[in-house]
Amino acid sequence: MTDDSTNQENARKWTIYDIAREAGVSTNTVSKVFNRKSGVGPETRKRIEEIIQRVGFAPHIGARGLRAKQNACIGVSVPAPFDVAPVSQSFLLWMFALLYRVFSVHGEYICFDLSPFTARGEVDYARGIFEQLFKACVLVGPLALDDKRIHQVHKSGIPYMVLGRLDALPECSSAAVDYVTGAYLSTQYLLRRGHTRIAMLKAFQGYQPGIERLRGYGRALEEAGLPVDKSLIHNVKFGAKNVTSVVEDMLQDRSVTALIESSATEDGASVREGLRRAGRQPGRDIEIVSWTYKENASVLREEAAHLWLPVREAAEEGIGRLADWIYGRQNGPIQVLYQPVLRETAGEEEIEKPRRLFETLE
Amino acid sequence: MTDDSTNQENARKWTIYDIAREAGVSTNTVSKVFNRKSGVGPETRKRIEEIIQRVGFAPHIGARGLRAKQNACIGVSVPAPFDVAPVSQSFLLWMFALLYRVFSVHGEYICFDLSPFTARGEVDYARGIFEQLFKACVLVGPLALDDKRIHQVHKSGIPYMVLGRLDALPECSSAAVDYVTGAYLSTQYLLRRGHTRIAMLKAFQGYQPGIERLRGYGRALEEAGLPVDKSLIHNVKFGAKNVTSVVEDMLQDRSVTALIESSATEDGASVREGLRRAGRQPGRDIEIVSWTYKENASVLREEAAHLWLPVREAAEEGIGRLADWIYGRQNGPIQVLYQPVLRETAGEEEIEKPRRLFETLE
DNA sequence: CTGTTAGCGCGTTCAA
DNA sequence: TTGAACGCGCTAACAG
Repeated sequence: MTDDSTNQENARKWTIYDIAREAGVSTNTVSKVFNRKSGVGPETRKRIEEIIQRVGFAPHIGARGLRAKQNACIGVSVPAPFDVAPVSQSFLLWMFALLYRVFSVHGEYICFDLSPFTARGEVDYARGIFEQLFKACVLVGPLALDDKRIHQVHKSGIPYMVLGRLDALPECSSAAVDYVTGAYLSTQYLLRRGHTRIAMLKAFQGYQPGIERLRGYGRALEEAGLPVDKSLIHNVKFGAKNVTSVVEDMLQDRSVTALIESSATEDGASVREGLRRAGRQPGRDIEIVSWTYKENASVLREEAAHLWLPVREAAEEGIGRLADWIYGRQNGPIQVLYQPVLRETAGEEEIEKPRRLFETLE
Repeated sequence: MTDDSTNQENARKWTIYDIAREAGVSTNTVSKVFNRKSGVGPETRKRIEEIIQRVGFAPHIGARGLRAKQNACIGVSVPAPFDVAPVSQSFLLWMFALLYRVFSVHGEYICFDLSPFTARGEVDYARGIFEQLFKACVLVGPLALDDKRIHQVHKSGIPYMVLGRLDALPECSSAAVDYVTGAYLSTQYLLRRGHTRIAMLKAFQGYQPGIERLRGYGRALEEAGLPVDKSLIHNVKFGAKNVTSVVEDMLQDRSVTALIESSATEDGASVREGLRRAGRQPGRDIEIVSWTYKENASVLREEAAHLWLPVREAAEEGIGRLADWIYGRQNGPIQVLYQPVLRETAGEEEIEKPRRLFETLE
């Protein structure tokens, strides 16, 4: 819908057929000239190039893709609803800058799929692939344990990369951090310091990173000959502001002397408030290991140690490999797995309270 | 290029023809079912819907667009090279959040054109329109004074919006701030305070916002019966870190007693350093009006006044109007023009040093 | 070196 | 209610 001033003198879209008629040649020849292919005489080529230039011809990208079986864009899609996906503003921006660095030299279109998630996380995050708009796709964030769509993405043959693994599809193209080892290291550290009742604050209920945490936690306890007490494990969601109350609740049990803060909210202030409300004092009656995406940074000054999850680093390598896959320099699928690093906290700066992916959603 | 494991069992892409054969009907019928059109018997419809569901059919977006003349994405493109376009990280992120808010309910694809600019700013920022990938387009940032492409964009008839005006195309669809008035108000303010030798630090050489600054500046001087001394006007680029040295240079002339800092770099620290090197002391031998995109914030504590450019506010209204245009609730083109506001500085917080659009480019 | 022809997958027209 | 045929704009195979 346009008003008269724009409607009446709409520029006619030139097609390859128009150019051919103008130049007195066939469409085939025009196509060859435009795509810089051989088999056209120099003066014919020049004449056609001039017309293309003059009328500002640009081929219809849909028709071109239809015929040549090449899709138009590099896709970016988020497989999880926002309340489970901890995609921070800074991460998103960082990712965009990375995509820019890698793909702008190729003149790519970077296409974000804004297909809206319902409360049940039901929207198809992969439609850009199956509608054949995406020539490749980055899936930002974790997959649900019962995700089925990813199997089809995998079989589609287009280059893709998930920032996260999936048990149900071990050959999945991914760049991730090993959360099993992360939970294992965190638990083992606290066991060695004499704790036997170790609570865990975790996120990603129903998603792969959640199950990985449980697995590593269980493995360390098993090695120490201790049972897993499910009442020690508590979940938080990213949307709900309940870190404080969950921490308060879980520490009512005075037998609990240690806490693994693996919610990845990086929300030190809320944890601190929960500790205060529970009447706990870190270093005296509680020891904490907290998880962070930032190297050499603590979530909480009072923590005993922190675990660094090199998600950015894994993603960076993954994007590079994805580009290699797209441009035929290397085969897929991608298998990048970075190991987390546990480090005792000693004067590192605290992370500022992170902000959600889209402020406006709250 | 894929390795064997993915190659061998690539899922066959189902076409509307495959579905038709499977259901024992014609493609026409399948098309009607998929697009929820009438003229199909209920049991036929149901049978086809089940097949579509089972095989996960998704239509080829290119073929669909080709036939139905509907393009796939909302495009975002930056018409100016990065050294002249002051698109900050935070602005980009803010813009993305806004696009999310407006377009996610419609399930749109948001497509950024990463076509790389040469040093001469030569790449076509509008290719997504003419390749018929974009159904609408947001052009982020100013246009060059001699821009020709925008005329074709305008005539193409697709909804578009530029964050900036253009003299050469007054009917251009735009959401902008009136820099002429901004420069006029700034100059008039300093004239009233008794200054006659007013220097101007500006950006956007060769771009519309640059010429608007000169026009407003000249108009105020003319009204005061003063001549324009071109030696008082200095340009900076965003890429080069030369704010400091330009400020130092321009204030060597001791007859200059006032400065309009309209570079829009919001780089208070560099200005301060330039003042120091020139041996100037704000409030004693120099008075400054600085321009900012943030309301109620100063670029420099020592400035006499600041001019707020409500670019975000204009853009927000513009995006809303663009959506109205796209979805037929309103006609285009868009004409949004916000007025800047001059305010004497009194204890506002200073803006932190902003960061460039893409850190990695420097 | 150049033209003819076919067909990519879809939606639409027209006929049955 | 359904199907056959056509064409959107382009590229590729083949023929001259």
